[in-house]
Amino acid sequence: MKNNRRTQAPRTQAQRSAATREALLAAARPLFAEHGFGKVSADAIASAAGVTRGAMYHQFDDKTDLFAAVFEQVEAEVVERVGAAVAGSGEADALTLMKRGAAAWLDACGEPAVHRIILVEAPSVLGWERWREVGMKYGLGLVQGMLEHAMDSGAVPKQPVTPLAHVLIGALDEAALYLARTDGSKRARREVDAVVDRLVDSLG
Amino acid sequence: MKNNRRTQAPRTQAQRSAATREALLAAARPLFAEHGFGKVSADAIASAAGVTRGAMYHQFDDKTDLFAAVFEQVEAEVVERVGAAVAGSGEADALTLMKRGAAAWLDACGEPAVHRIILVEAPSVLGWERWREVGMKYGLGLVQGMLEHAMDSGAVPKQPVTPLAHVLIGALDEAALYLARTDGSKRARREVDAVVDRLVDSLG
DNA sequence: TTGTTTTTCATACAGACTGTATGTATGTTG
DNA sequence: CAACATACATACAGTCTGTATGAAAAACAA
Repeated sequence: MKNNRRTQAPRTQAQRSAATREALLAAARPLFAEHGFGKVSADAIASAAGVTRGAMYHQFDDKTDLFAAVFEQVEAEVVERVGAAVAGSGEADALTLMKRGAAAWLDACGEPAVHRIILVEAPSVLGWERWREVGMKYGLGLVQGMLEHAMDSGAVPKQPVTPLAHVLIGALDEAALYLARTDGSKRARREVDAVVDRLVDSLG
Repeated sequence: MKNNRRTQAPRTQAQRSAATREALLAAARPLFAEHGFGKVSADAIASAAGVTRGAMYHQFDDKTDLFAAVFEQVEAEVVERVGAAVAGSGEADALTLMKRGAAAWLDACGEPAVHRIILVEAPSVLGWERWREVGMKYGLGLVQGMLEHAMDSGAVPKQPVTPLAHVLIGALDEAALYLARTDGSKRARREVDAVVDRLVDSLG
């Protein structure tokens, strides 16, 4: 037997890197979500991931860079979930699709990892500009796409999409935070759904 | 002459405290607005204010407490400005008043001190909960009041005010940040105004 | 294989920052 | 003026971030 000294199976560099990156992301995510960026030390993250700060600073430029990676991961997940909810909900007119998307977004934001990281921490840690830049690739892009589709199909009158998308996103973001605060109240959820549905309808 | 040794006129304790508090607030505000809470050291603030960290930690519990004071100051100023704009704009129906309030809010957010401190930093530094708690005393309270008035006067159908107020505030906040980014573009401002006006109209 | 280079990670360290403890000066009160 | 309270400055301890240096592991070459 050639490998009796090593209990660990040999791994490729890419596997090693991927493993520690994932461990760091997985460890950082709940910590950031619960305590916020400023109150989580690099050491706490590395420890939780079972590595040292050395490994972390090798994989990421700095703490902010690690946060950015977590942020993108969460964004990608959410847009995936929302996209799936919209796509898998059968045929419907543009406005109905938007309502379903909004509801899926509110669902996703139930998780603290989502609303705290995406909506509260990220703008301050990365700066609003970079925040929206990334958001454009994900959620904001999705909304803008649906709006354009709605305008093409005539469900919504033609108008500048970007400002409208921003205002809509803002409304949805705040709605999500409001719901996160009421912590699962059925009534609050119904009320918010009603407000959001009326808002979407008003676009037509 | 009894006071020839002292060039400084004697001041009461209250005056001394008030002076250093104001100096600290005035110094901290632009620093927070430009660099964000995390990147401004207590020493930088104290130096800019012409005092030492000792004085600062005597007047405020910690850096967060100082930020909270700045935040409240800015909030109070903004609500004052928006309130004045609405009150001093002559008689009008409820929806028109709301549109004027929204426009005044967008104006106020032109200043970085306003949008950066109130909209970007505060939620992360103070936590969303405390942020909204203070906001309720100021801007959010104003909106809620206007909504209630609009419902009483029949301009808006009766419905739960709190969630609606949150959604509206969210839309206005994001609109303000969007505008802050476009940095004074007349066209962007017109487009946002149009979106916001349509949004308010859709309430009726 | 063996030697060499590159990548991954750990440890040691320097600088910065926060909050506190302690001492001093300045008002306030009896 | 004596006794005290308040306002502030300085010194210090602990924590944190980011970097520099060295070791282990993998990739590569001969």
